[in-house]
Amino acid sequence: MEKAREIQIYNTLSRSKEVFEPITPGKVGLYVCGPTVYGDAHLGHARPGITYDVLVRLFRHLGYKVRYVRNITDVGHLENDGDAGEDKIEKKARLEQLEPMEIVQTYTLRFHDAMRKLNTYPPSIEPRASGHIIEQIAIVKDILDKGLAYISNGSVYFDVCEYSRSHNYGALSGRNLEDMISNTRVLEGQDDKHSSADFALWKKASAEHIMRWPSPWSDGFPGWHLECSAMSAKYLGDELDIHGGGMDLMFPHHECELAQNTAARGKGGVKYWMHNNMITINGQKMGKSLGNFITLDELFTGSHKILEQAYSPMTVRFFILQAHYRSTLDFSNEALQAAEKGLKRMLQAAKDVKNLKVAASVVEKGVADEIQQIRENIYTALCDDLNTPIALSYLFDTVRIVNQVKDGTMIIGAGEKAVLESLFTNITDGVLGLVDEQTGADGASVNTKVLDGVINMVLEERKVAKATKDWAKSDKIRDDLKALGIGIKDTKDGSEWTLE
RNA sequence: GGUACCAUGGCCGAGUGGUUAGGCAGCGGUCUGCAAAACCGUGUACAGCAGUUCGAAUCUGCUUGGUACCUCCA
Repeated sequence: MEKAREIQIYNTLSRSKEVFEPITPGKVGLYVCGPTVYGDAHLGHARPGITYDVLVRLFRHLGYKVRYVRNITDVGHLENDGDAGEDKIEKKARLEQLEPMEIVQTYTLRFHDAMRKLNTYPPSIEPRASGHIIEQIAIVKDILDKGLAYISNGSVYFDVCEYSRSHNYGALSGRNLEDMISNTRVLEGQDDKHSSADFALWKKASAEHIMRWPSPWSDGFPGWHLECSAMSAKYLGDELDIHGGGMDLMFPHHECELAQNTAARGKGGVKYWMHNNMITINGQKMGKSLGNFITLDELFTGSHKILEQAYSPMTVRFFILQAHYRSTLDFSNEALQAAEKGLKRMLQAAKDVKNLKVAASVVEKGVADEIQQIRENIYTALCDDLNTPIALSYLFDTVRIVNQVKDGTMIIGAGEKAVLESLFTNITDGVLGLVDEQTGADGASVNTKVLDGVINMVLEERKVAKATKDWAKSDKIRDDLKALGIGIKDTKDGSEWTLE
């Protein structure tokens, strides 16, 4: 475990980087908005999944105890904000003639599967909105008691205008309430609201609405924004360290959450708001509503017409980490292919570092200093608002060093080797979560012991062929192994093989 | 229309008022039976115009182009 370091985080609330100071020393409470489970996870979902995973890994590596809460939205998320807006999950259930909770279960499991493939840690707690109706009703009551909400035709709405008298609605998203009201598009069936800026805390269910719960106001269901206020408070307390999510959730979702927290508890409840940027495709946001998304499954199998090939989960992870989380990242086959090759080189070095030969005698001072400096640069980059692209660029410096030592053009001692090894173990694998998928967390069951023995036998045959300059035989062995997905590289010290 | 943000070499993508980001591709070389890999060398990039400055791709203004949010979205 690395010693504690100062970590800077860009806080959307202040629009600047701030030094992270935990509310409770040594502990981090992190809440991240999870998916609404009415469809397959797409490349866009991988961004927050991986970004906050790296954040969690970094905090843990630096000695913090992290409670990572990421919810599953399984109720309350409507197609639009009008009274006639249909619940996304109910709609999907109707289309597929299934129970809403069958939809929820199906896509929750598929989401888990995709996140596992991307080598993300599961959250410490993964609460569902439908399991926290009581908590949500309690918050509605609280806000009503404070006079910051009103009941209208069985539904309860947050009174944004009243709230704005004493608080700044728009503090997080940087919006101005008057602009919002005058510029809001007119939606159908908003007659129950006093103002277009108001948002639902509780909605009365129409006769055909399946997902409904009793409440003091009507049989109905909670508003979308309410679940995060309820679940973050329940599991992380009235005040939590970090709340993360996609930039597209900043408004209205997080703005409303902030307003709800403030109205109910008298404080915003979140110290640092983090927002990851979007992944774009041809310069445009990738999203369900735009229909231009690629699901993670399609990406992993190559089954989408714009994909030139399949891309492994690790390639996707590396691709995402090569850009800063607050920048947009544009998808292209070329960029993914570049990522695939870069990752391969890095992971090969991660393997090779373990077998480097070290010099017993004194090593040039410069080399040791250089390695120490690279190490320092990597930590500095990661602690500077999670600058993974910079960390990766320094990691590639270590890759070059490993290869030079392997080639014999550089000499290091045992101390230097230990530092290099620790960087690959703790940073490449530990914090960035980049692992060789054959042996990695994915658990692909390759019986390496048996395979190793068999291939070495074959390679011994080839060695004999090479020694007698029987190139035809030696090349045939190499070609046949390649056809089986085993690559051969000849080096000075013999042949190496890898599973491709 | 309102509010933000962005524009970097063939592609992706960092970054800073003056010194090499990095990855991928390309080119030249080393190594090698060949191949692969690796290593070495190699790019005078920062949308345009004007200004501030000893010096700007980095600051300011304008112009152009693009994106996001204001409906649901990671």
